[in-house]
Amino acid sequence: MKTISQNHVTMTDVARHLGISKTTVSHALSGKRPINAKLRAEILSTIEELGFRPNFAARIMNTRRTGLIGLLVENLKNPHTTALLEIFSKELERYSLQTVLATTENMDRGRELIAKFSEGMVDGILNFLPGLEPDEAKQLARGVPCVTYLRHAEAPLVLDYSTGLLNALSYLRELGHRKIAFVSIGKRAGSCPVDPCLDVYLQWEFCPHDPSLIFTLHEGTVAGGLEIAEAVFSSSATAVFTGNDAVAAGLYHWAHNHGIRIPDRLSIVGGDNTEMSQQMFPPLTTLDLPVERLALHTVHVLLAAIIPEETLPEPVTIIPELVIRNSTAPIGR
Amino acid sequence: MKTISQNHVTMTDVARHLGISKTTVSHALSGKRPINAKLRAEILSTIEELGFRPNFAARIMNTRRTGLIGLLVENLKNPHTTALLEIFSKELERYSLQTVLATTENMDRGRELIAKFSEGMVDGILNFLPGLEPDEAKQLARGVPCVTYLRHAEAPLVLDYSTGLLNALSYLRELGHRKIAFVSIGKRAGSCPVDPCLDVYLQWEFCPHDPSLIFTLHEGTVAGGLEIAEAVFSSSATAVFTGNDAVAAGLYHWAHNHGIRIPDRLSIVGGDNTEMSQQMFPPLTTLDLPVERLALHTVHVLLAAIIPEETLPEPVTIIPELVIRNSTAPIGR
DNA sequence: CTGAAAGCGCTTACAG
DNA sequence: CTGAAAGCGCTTACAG
Repeated sequence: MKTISQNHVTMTDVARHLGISKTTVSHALSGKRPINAKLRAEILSTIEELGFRPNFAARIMNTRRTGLIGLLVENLKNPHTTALLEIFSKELERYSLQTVLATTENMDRGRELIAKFSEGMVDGILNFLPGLEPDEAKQLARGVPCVTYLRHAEAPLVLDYSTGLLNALSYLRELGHRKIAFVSIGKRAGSCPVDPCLDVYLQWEFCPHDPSLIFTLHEGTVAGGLEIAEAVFSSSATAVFTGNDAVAAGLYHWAHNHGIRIPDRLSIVGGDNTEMSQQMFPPLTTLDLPVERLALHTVHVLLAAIIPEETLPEPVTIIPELVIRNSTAPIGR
Repeated sequence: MKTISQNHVTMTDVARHLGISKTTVSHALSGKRPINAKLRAEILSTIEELGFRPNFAARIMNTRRTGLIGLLVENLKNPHTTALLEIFSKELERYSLQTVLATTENMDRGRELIAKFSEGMVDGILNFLPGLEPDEAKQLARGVPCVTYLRHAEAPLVLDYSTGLLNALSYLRELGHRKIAFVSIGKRAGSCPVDPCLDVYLQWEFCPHDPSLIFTLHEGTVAGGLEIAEAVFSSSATAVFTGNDAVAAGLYHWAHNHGIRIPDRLSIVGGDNTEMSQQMFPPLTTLDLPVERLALHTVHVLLAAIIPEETLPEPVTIIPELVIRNSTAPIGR
């Protein structure tokens, strides 16, 4: 009598139980060739009876498809990231694909993870690591389709933040503002990368070119906004572009604490139209980042590389739209 | 001449290249038995040279370990969920485990996903679906370790929200409040489940027992808070327990819009000490949910079932602590 | 310290 | 419509 360590029921057990071949059992399950209806029913009920479950490892060994997509992100602290993640996950689920999530702030670990993913663990890779270039990511992926967010070469997704920023600045100017401050977020905080934004500001035809109106922040967080709030409010600025909503929230917080009403002394423009921007008081004028469009385009570029029937989306340029709410007002209101 | 569709380099290729057995190559890689140092070096350099990568499918087929943990959540809209997710992911990464994320709001799909996970795709499952009971989840997992958040039987993690709530209510009473309103969140919004909280409130020895002080909400969101704000502010309440921070934010918003300063007419207590609670003005008095402790306990219960050396954590009861900030004040201040 | 060979549990040409 | 058998690329007793 054998000791049975694991009660694995295999396809062979099912076949033997019915006195048929496992070829037939396999085909009954996959539907890849016609099976006598009655036999098929018997197979299905035997599977039920014996509690057979097809083995993942054996299946992927043959099909070379795991139904898994690797997702590489720095962390989940940024609401933009989790919003993207949710949309991906939902969209991939429509294709019966699951997401393998890896978080790392270490680029070398990021490289290792791509290598690990591409040993056959996943069918495709989505790279969100800002420190890992598309070319290198692709090379590490060794033939496994790999798409880098906002920087992939196929059907490029261009986020033209600059034009959005210019629109915001023009709007402030139309309201009469001439002293428009700018918050430069050094470490790229969700929306505005490294800082091309600052260049756009500096090259704007009406740029005040006053160094005391430029505020630099390492992290685009509420705490960051609080840090510079006093300086911003005591500067000569009548309006400010904050780079993102969290920084704007920091300014709000400081203002409320000091009995300053927005936009009385300062008009404020946020940067990514996060959910919080509507909850703030007054509701924040900000640039809208269409997260869903961004996410769907990216995931479909990947899907096109994985699923033969899927077609590559059209290349697209997205200009963040200015959402005017109540944190901005004509000067001297 | 053969057409090579995939340039798969296998362990056999490496062995043949050196005229040795793949047994040795395998052991050189796994370290499971001593290899001549010089030979080992040659193997490693040949692997490098040929670009060999061990095949995931073949490995897990033998070892029956995938290094993957299945994670089942409803969605990623709740900051509590994403905070948990991030801590899990970080902790599992320490054990070289990756997370397979599945989001579904459909319980039947949730059941299917557990079944799919347990076909050998993952080494363990974390269930966060409120609609899927631990017993059923475990049964579906068929021997694959499966831990259900806040409801697992091994080393139970008890979140005693009731005591936290009582502490909050007592604190308000000490401030002199007698008319304390209560927001009951029907659909369980992140923190306060189905609504045992309402029972706690109703059974509190100083409960005002005034139906006009109980407000019911389907969703514990900012919008929900806004919905009931007018009613809350025009009730006889001098203080309110909102169930969660988002609802409190809704009340804030309405108050600001109507020129009402908090806590002048109404003291407000939130419910989960989310990041936003500190950003609000005035900073919100709330109950703290120690997300990291909750997450680590849960993940270690799972790890104990997967890794023989890991020990089960001690059972623990967590009482959310009252964090007193500036949204509460003595009555008649 | 090393190797030959069985085996993991499926899928899929090939043959009928 | 069905089956016998090869093979996916490793790991791991077993033997030396």
